[in-house]
Amino acid sequence: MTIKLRGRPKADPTRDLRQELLLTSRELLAEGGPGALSMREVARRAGCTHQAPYHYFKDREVILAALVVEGFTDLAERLQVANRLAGTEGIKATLVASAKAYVEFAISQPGVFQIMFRPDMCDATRFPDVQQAGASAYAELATLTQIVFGERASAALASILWAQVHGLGCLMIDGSMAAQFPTAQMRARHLQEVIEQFASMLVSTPTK
Amino acid sequence: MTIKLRGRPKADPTRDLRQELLLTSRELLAEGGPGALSMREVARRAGCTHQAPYHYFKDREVILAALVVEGFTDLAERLQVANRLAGTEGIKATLVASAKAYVEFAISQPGVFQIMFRPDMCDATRFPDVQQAGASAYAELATLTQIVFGERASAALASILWAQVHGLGCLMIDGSMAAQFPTAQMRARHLQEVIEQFASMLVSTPTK
DNA sequence: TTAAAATAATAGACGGTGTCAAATTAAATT
DNA sequence: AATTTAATTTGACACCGTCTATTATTTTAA
Repeated sequence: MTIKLRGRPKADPTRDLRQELLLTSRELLAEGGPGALSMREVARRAGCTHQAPYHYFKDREVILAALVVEGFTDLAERLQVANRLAGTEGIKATLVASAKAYVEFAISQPGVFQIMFRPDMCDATRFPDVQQAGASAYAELATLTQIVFGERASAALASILWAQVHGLGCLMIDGSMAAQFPTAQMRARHLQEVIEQFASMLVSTPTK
Repeated sequence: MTIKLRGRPKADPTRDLRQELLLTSRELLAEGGPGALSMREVARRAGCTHQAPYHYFKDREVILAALVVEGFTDLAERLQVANRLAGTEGIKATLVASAKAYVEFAISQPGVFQIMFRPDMCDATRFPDVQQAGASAYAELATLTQIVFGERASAALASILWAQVHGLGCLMIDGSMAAQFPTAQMRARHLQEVIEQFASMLVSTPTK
């Protein structure tokens, strides 16, 4: 058995503990949700002592914040890809694609999605990069609002879009839909129907 | 200083520890959210030892479940009141009232709202009463769907309604709206606008 | 070149948490 | 009156986040 060394270890360029910590954090979050991501378990899996992570992350919140930034960045990219359809496809198809992108992000990374919108993360002074990543994701929603409503676009309409996809995302991952739609396949089918119908309603909305 | 007694205390019909525990649990949840509701703090505030609560609640989850049942019951009542407007008022007014009821419930009891939709609570075998209370709240949403869409009502349309109000509730309490709308007043104003516009869109939706 | 400073870790401790097991005493049942 | 049940207290255990101190390597500077 190898004896644990003390003090600063000899340089090993093949190992980047910081990245490893983030990696195992992502894994824990994906496996067991936010509650399963503990500093000590992260350290254990990364093969360091329980205190080593504190060298790279001031506290648990800072690790979460890093994952949240990744999450918002991923989400923003997905939305941007969907919004680009506006060039070739119609308005409704673009709306459907964006809505699906948002909800499917939540489904594919429920753990991340759950921590992205926690009040602590909204603290702009402590986590400015979270704020910025969140803003870039929101910007895509604002763009979508423009695409769908054109000159009639407004803050209220943007919120309607956001609330719809956000609500769907939450309900799909928290088990609320499992009562009516037990299997993932049934939920996916229902989701498609909901989004299509929602998109139909929005694009057929009268010019006030 | 009064000496702490051991063993079963003399009967005191003026004190109902179980209710006191639930009361302080509600308080903690309201004051600091789910994270602030710890078994030991509940016990401390209720003036008993850290183990006494376990006599009434098998574990922390069971206390949360009790609060969740209260929450769904409250929500169902509010929705029922709103839905009753369908007798005297128009469809749109009823929809607006129900949507506001849902979101305002979330705003008035954010701590409860946050635990109501947690995956653990959806475990029907462990918490059948939670499931039932949740179902009675959902039934009001189904009723609302009938009111709004009549024969065109469907699972998809019900989900659109639910996702919209649920998404709004989440975004209003998690701080996401605080960036655009810093004060509670501004958020309330925005909420009104969003709901009215959403209701307008739904009722003006063509008969397919 | 070498001494000082910064870096990257380990080790140990503290107070907090949920919860299991056991002891203790009052009340209810037999 | 004896026994069982109910309502507590006490103590322990294993986690958790995080503070402080220590150690060894690497980098920087004189």
